[in-house]
Amino acid sequence: MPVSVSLPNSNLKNEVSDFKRRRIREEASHLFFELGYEGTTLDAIAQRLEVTKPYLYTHYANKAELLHDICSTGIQESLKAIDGVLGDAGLSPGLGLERLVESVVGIILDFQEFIVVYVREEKNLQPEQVRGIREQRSLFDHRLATLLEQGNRAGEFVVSEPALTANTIGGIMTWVALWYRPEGKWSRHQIIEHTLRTVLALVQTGQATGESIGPRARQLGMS
Amino acid sequence: MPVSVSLPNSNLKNEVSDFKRRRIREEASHLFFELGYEGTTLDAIAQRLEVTKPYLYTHYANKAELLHDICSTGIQESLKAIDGVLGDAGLSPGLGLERLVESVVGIILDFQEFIVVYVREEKNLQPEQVRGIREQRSLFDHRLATLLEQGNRAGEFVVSEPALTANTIGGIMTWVALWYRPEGKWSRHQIIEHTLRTVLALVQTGQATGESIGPRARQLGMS
DNA sequence: CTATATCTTTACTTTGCAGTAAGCTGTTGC
DNA sequence: GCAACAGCTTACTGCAAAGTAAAGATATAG
Repeated sequence: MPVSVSLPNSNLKNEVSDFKRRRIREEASHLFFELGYEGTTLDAIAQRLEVTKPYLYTHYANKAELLHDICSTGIQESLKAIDGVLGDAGLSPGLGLERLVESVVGIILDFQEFIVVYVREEKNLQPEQVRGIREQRSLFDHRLATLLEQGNRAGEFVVSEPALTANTIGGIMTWVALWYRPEGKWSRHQIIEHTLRTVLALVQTGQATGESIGPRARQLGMS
Repeated sequence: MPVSVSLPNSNLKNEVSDFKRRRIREEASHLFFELGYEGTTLDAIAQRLEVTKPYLYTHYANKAELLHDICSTGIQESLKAIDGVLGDAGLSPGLGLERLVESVVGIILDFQEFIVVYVREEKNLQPEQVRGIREQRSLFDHRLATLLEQGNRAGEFVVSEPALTANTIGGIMTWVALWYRPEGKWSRHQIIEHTLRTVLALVQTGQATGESIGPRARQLGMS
């Protein structure tokens, strides 16, 4: 059962294999999102891809591993987003937070189904898989808390409990995934702007970084 | 199969029956919370109550009805809490919002397991059950939005999108259920206070209702 | 044109659990 | 002291779906 060779990767065969896994993951995530994990049979996933169930088993050891791959994808993308912003050293905490929210909420909308499946189906993961993902999440919260502390010291934010507030901000962003509907009343852009304003209100930086919130507030144009 | 007599209720037999249902609901909710809906067998629930599976069927038609009862209990309690506050006509929007957050977050902590089970297991309900519960939730959001509009008109709040903000506030409060641990770092009181401050920041009423936030801020005493 | 390796399917086994039929036990009325 | 019923259990059925063994198809090499 050669899941992956010891060589790093990226010969054509591995790329094809990765692509197949990605497609399986996408369709599975979509069905898990619509019907729930237990409500989705492997036969149903296979059918959507026009293959058969044993085919899936050549790419994933079992149903739980498939779920794990979906769950960790959502978190990994969010972490990538936060790292992309925090890696940019020339950014003030205020601007950093703005960029962070915009970028993370964007990811959350893009990977909505992955995120929702994770929130709902964590109980169907094996304990050690849960631990791994939880670590990534707390990494996220911790980095965000650090940013809030930096903002405090720079006099840009007023946050009395950075850890708790970071958690809340993470919650506000995650919450979006739980109700957003692409065909619904609110556009992607409106949601990102609304979340941004909400978060900035929390850190008490209404006018602090006025340069960037000013023009944006005008273009909000909500009914 | 006489589930309930046409008479309203409250003769001893109905009270006993209600009590049994409540106990079943509690234990089931606890197991669903720990192991997930599909991860919990009816035999396991029965075992915790030291009865047998067919016994459960004399009180609930099937597993899904049991889940439905759990899910709607969480929402109903939250609605009761919001109605209790909004029914009090002599309250300004600012004070009303404070009371509302305190009371709803309290309920959410009390009924944490019910709330979490609902968020996670909605997919295991029948479509019409989902509709009923969704209606209750939107009732909640709608009442909160109305309160925000009243606050706007009274000059106590500055909320540009009441519907969206009400949704966010609901999310912030619900989020608490998803991470709170009774044995954890944060006390019930700290969480309620933190949530309250967060929500007040969102409606821009930092000093507006100073009379009530002032003393409380002092007693926060977080490390 | 045959041999070997890779990819995919057909057809099957297994099991865990929701749901049920029928019977046992104690209590109340007559 | 016996009929009738409520309350609960023992012992079963049925099935859906995860997982697998083994064979078929397709490609690559010699």
